[in-house]
Amino acid sequence: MGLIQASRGTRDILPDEVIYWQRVEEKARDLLHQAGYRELRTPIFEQTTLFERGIGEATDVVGKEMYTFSDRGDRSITLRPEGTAGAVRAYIEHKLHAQGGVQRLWYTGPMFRYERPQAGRQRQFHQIGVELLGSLDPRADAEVIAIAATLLNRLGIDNWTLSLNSLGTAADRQRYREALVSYLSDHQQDLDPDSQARLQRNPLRILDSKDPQTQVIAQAAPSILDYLAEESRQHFERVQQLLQSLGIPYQLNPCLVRGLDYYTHTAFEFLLPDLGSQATVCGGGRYDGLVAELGGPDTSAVGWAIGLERLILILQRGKLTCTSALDFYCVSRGVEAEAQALQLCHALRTCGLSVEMDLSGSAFPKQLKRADRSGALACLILGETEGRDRSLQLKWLHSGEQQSLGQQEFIQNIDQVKAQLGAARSLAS
RNA sequence: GCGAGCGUAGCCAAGUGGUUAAGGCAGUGGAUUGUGGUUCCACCAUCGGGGGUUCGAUUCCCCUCGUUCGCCCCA
Repeated sequence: MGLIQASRGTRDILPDEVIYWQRVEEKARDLLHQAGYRELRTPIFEQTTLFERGIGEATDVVGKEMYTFSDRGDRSITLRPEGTAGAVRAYIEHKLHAQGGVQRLWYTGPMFRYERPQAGRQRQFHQIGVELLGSLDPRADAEVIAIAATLLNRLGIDNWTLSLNSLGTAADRQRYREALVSYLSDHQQDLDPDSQARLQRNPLRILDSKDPQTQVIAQAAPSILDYLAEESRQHFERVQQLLQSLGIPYQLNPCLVRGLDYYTHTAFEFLLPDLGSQATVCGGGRYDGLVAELGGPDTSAVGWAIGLERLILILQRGKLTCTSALDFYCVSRGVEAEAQALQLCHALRTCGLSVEMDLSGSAFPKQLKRADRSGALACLILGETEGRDRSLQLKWLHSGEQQSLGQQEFIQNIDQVKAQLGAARSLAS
């Protein structure tokens, strides 16, 4: 194509789809507000070192997926691949911890990872995330998980599954890692090539390999849950009890490993069927070391991020229809009437009503047809006669009933009209 | 980054190495120069882009771009 297209892995979200995005954003905003979370907006790019230190140099995200470039001042800049590092940076930079107690934050916006695009995976993708900073309490883990579950439910998605694991502390993981490497080394020749390569570099990742034979070996591997120190074990037990008390079903998955280094203790994923390889719609966990790692005070935290593209893919399959009908569609013909129509539309908007004005100047049958297709509840008709005596025809598009009114009278009795609109709207839905 | 499939109008979609590339939906104009949702008529594509093979390619080959599926990884 000679035409310029959107870059690979990016896409336009057109008005028909934006309805779904707005629905999700609205539900999320309401719910997070109810739970005491406050929105945080951080820059879309950050210094590269933030992600290198925060996410971990050895991770795939940092190693091969970042959009990194030098700006004109020779600073190394990276388009954020996830939201937590920036949120924590802001938390530290603005000393939000000094406000005492717990900070509940949420964010939404685009993230960037240089990957091979697939359905549900873009290079520019969007997340909504929450971060609960300043609490080690297992109730914090349960709270954020419950919020994610509630959000999915409120969006009409109830076929999710929650996969849960504990990664313990760094010390727990170190002990486990040694045991795991020892076990896997005995089966080295039976592992798939990818997993063999990861044996020293990132053995935990071998656990969630999709290779059938490797999976068999992984099933029989020692479980991290048996390597948790007493405190870690108690924390995880408590989280599970709390989830049960909230009636949130989950499945323990000792093979669940998250791809970012900062996770500790609780790790979880919400999975949706029918998303193919991109089944994870929400991932998160506890990250007790990250704030200190980035130079802040020792602070416990837990959070998650939802992938909006994946979520909306499912919502669209469910054929949820969101309609926001216009109140009026205004058609007019003739110089006088056309000018008056413009004024009338303006006045109606001032009254809080929604109006779309036909600009075509074409014959009334055409304009009426467009009025019908616009989905408006009523049509305002101003022809040459109405232009002369400053009147209008108010036509209800469902019933076809039509009345003649003075323009002044119409605006002055707008409350009556609003009541009629309300009635028409409930009839239409 | 690796492997495989696909790419005909805004959308869905038939089709062929050879004079005018089906059809449907949507859109635009008209039948209907002051009244919509029905109906009828008309219009609406050089077959993703570039190169090659050929007398001739939308059809065959190569490259490229995009997309889909799997791997990797993740939301």
